[in-house]
Amino acid sequence: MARGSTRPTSRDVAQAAGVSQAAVSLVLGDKWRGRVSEPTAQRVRDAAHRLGYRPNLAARNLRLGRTRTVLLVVPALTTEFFAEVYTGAARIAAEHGFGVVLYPSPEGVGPARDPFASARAALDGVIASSMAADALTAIRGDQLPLVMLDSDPEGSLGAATVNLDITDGIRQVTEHLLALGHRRFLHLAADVPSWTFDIRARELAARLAGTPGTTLRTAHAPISIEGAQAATETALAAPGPRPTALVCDDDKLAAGAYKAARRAGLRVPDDLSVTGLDDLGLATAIDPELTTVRLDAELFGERGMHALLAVMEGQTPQEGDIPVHLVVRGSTAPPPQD
Amino acid sequence: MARGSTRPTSRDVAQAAGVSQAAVSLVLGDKWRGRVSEPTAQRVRDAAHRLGYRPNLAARNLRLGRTRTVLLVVPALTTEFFAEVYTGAARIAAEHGFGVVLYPSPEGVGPARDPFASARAALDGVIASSMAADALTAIRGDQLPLVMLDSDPEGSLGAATVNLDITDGIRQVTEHLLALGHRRFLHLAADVPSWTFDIRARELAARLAGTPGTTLRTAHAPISIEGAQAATETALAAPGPRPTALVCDDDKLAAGAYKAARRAGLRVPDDLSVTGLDDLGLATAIDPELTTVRLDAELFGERGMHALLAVMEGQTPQEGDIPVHLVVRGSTAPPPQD
DNA sequence: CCCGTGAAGTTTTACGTATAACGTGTCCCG
DNA sequence: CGGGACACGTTATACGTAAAACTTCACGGG
Repeated sequence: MARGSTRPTSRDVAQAAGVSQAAVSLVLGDKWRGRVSEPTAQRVRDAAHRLGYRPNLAARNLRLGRTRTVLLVVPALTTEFFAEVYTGAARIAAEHGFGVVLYPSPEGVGPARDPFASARAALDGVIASSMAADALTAIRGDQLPLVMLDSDPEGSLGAATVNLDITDGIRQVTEHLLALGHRRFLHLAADVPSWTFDIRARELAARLAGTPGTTLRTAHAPISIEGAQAATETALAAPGPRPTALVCDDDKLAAGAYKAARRAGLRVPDDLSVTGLDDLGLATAIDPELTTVRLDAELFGERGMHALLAVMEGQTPQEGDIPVHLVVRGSTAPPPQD
Repeated sequence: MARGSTRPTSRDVAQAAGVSQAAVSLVLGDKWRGRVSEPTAQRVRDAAHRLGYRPNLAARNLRLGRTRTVLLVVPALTTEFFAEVYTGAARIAAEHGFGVVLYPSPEGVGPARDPFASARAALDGVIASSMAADALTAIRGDQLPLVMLDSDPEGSLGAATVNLDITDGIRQVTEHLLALGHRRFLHLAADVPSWTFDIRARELAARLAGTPGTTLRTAHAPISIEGAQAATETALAAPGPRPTALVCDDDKLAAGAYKAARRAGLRVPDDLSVTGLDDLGLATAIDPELTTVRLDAELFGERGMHALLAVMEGQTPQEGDIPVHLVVRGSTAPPPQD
């Protein structure tokens, strides 16, 4: 307890153990194979424990020139999806002695010019969702190792990418609905400028274009229950034959669509089949339970972290999209007979 | 661009501007009132900008002995509630030049003994939810300024607390249901050892004990839709007169209860009134929309951060619980006539 | 007997920053 | 005309750690 209230330093430990500060560093850093005798090492460990010594991270980071800390930039935490991504990334990071700091949606937090003013920790690398791509330029300027999640492989300027196989997910949804007999589709699209949403529209359109006798209309909505409800209501009120299958970009949109359908006097799935994408907890909370595409968010985070570790080592990360799979529940059924 | 690939330091900037490193520090630190001439200051700023200089946080933290970074410990991010708490805390923090680092649920992340191994950043203070109280002892050992969220004012060992007025929330729920005519209550309690859940049970029991002719039963469930569904199903299948009002500790529990009611052939709210607590997005996604208690999570985070700032200044934080209010939606109605 | 070798440490240095302490020159006032 | 006072800087130092470079001693082989 050297003096006063300041935390003990390695020098205090050294003094208490009767050795030099260097010896403390060696012992506690586990670098003492043939440098320090076992009894002395034990004395050091005892003293450190007795004083409640905790190394000063700032000093260590300064000395080592790295922080073993990585930033995860996500669009927002209003969905559990990115919470799971975090969990997966943090697990892998911890296995490699790294920590993960979360940087959620910049809306209203910190000065817009420098989104990292609030992420004060110095960083060794960044994992960023493409849905928060506006922060990307600032990161590139820092020359930090970067991995993008769900980003256009062409457009990410050489940064490594880890993607979910959303294209295949939409294909599975479409096949499922076509097999049930649906022909008139409505796509409820997220009103968010992001590659990961663009490919949904692209794949759905491509698949239906290859199937004669099908029609596809599109409605756009912000990712919120109210927004989705409003957009679906106007889309369903449009003239012409009513769609029988509603493909939503996201589970939350589907939840809003349920409400619109109910208000329009339509029953899910008898009058209208609805599909989502994500498989959040929400999917089984609503009635009927939602047919959706399960994304393994935790694995997504793990793969993202693995990729970043590879980039930081100067290696090339593993290739290949993460598979997804359709979960059929009660919100899809054959279309009503006209 | 001193040499190679290392980031420019303040010394590089000094050299480029033709001044000493100290001058750079003064100018960039805005401490140069009468110490450096305006033209020189401008030269320094230009050089810094030209080289893309960014101060080394580790060195600054070491020098200043503080990090302007605060930790927010939350039980998990599987609910948007704590995401909003974060948003509020981060806003206030940013206004005071602080950053907030999130530390979600330790489940499976990092060694259990030291929950902060993965929060590598050095910290100036901690805001912790009582739902993650197991981490509390480790924090106290570090002598860090600490603010507890929703914690027993008696039992938090002198740490400052910021609480939502849950007691009043439960009172409002109970009054509402009593006014509708309900007499047989079932309490679906979260199976989580935390003061914030204890007081729900306490207040509900106290209020009903003061009202003759009422009965109260209790079921416990983990906070998940499946868990709540299972617990509610067994509780509803119990012998004796069926409860007409189901008070849930949490919106997610209510969503599970909906499913149990439906499976038991009961309609909400005609046969069974259900209430929640939180007012998450989930509350309006389910049908009928949930009568619940709205908690202002963002304000909660703001107040938590304000309290922590006060504690760090050695002051006493503002007293007083945060008000909450009942939101009446479609899940409550008068009890069925026997 | 002498030198090499290995164990068991210690001394020293550097990381990049903020700031206290210390020069300069110039001007103004008594 | 001498010496503060002020403007404009610079030099030096400390923060706590990790690790390279150095010291000391004992021992064993040729």
